[in-house]
Amino acid sequence: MQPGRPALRVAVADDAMLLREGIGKVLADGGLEVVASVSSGEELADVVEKGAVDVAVLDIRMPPHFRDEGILALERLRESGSQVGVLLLSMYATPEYAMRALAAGAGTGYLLKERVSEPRTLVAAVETVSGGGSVVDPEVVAQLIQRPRGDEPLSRLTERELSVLECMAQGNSNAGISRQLFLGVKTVETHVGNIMQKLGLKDSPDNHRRVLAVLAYLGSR
Amino acid sequence: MQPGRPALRVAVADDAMLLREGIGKVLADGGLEVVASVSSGEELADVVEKGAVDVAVLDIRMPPHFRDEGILALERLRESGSQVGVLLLSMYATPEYAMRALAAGAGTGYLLKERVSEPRTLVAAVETVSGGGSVVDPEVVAQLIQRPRGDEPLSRLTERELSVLECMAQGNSNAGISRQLFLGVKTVETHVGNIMQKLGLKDSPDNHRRVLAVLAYLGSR
DNA sequence: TCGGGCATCGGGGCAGACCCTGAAATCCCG
DNA sequence: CGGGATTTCAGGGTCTGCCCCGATGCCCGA
Repeated sequence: MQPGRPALRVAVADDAMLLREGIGKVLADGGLEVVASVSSGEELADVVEKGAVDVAVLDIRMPPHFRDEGILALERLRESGSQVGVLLLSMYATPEYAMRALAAGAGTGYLLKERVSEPRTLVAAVETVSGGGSVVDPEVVAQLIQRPRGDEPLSRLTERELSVLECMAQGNSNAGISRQLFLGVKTVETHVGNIMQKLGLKDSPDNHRRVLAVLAYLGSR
Repeated sequence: MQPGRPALRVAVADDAMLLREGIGKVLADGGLEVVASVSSGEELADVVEKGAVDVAVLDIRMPPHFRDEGILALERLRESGSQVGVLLLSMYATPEYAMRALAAGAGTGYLLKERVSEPRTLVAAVETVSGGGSVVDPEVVAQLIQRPRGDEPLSRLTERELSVLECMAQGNSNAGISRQLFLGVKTVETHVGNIMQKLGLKDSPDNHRRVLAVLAYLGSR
């Protein structure tokens, strides 16, 4: 907090009371002014509309659907022309959400709650987005870089590849899939390899790519 | 807070900074005195040992293993004869943990973080356990009552096996799981084998059992 | 005390998954 | 016609997952 500058006015939205209080305390201790502390994106939009807010700190999952209410609130703010800085806080590193947040324009941030281990991190992020800058958690950045750009990953698969993936997702082995689809095992292997590639699943000693492919399929339905 | 009574002295342990700050703030606002705010069960045990603590508020999953460190800290306190009230806070409704908490004796509570929606709830819980009473989240109580013993295939799994299965379901390889849970790869293989057996997943050339295990896990949630 | 359950881990072996390389056929579009 | 996309499949090689066998240690209840 530079001497002589008015404190940034922050509105906090998180349906979890303990987190909301913790965020509020950390910001207040860091010299910011918490002008509102609410539990839904809609309430936050009301507060911002009334003016007197410089930055909004939003949880992503909130009522009513506990899905992407924070992102929606951000998108609506931008559609209505609001220039307030927006910092999104999430429990999980979700590249899709990070992309949506960044796509909403300048003055936007996306951090993981569990990785905000120092009060200074949160305060600095709020200050950055209030000045029109962007803040993204480094782990999320790494995932964004690894992940091929584009539409829904599954949309890149051919019909045959989708059929094979569906069989995988039912717990079939390659041999089982070959019998079900009247193919050779070698053919199944080729399709599986193409699926992995198109889904952007890089080989790593830490992950089990077949399971990840299945999870991608299940997650898209 | 009754007039004339000294404020209850509370120690808070949670590795997530925002939560730790939120819990501390809510307790302080409720008239309690937060005498310590730490990030591990071990640090909390040290504080309690030095005396001057009436109630400990503990997260369940903390370093070093992010498993049941809060429960372990409670159990160790009781073994060493400590009578401090202990309130456990968890992200998940885990009946096993609630059972262990209750089994540790009087002056113990188990609440879900996300369902502590009013400051008064947390303050009252702290006051209850400090007086030797018990507090359990009603949803957890309902699960304890409803829960069929041994029906659900996943209920046959030990806590460790469930941890491993959870990691599998996130797409981790055995090597990745070994790193996450600080185990040897051989240990992970053993657990995976036990999981397959307990879930009744027979080997067959047609199916991919690891994927089936993951599907069983996802289907039960 | 003993046995069972649980957790941990090692050596060794086998099979499937994955991948590289290569090939062929069909269809569609510029 | 030529090239790209899609589909199909083979040979060969590597690595991980799975499993068998073995072992140790701790805790708890009979």
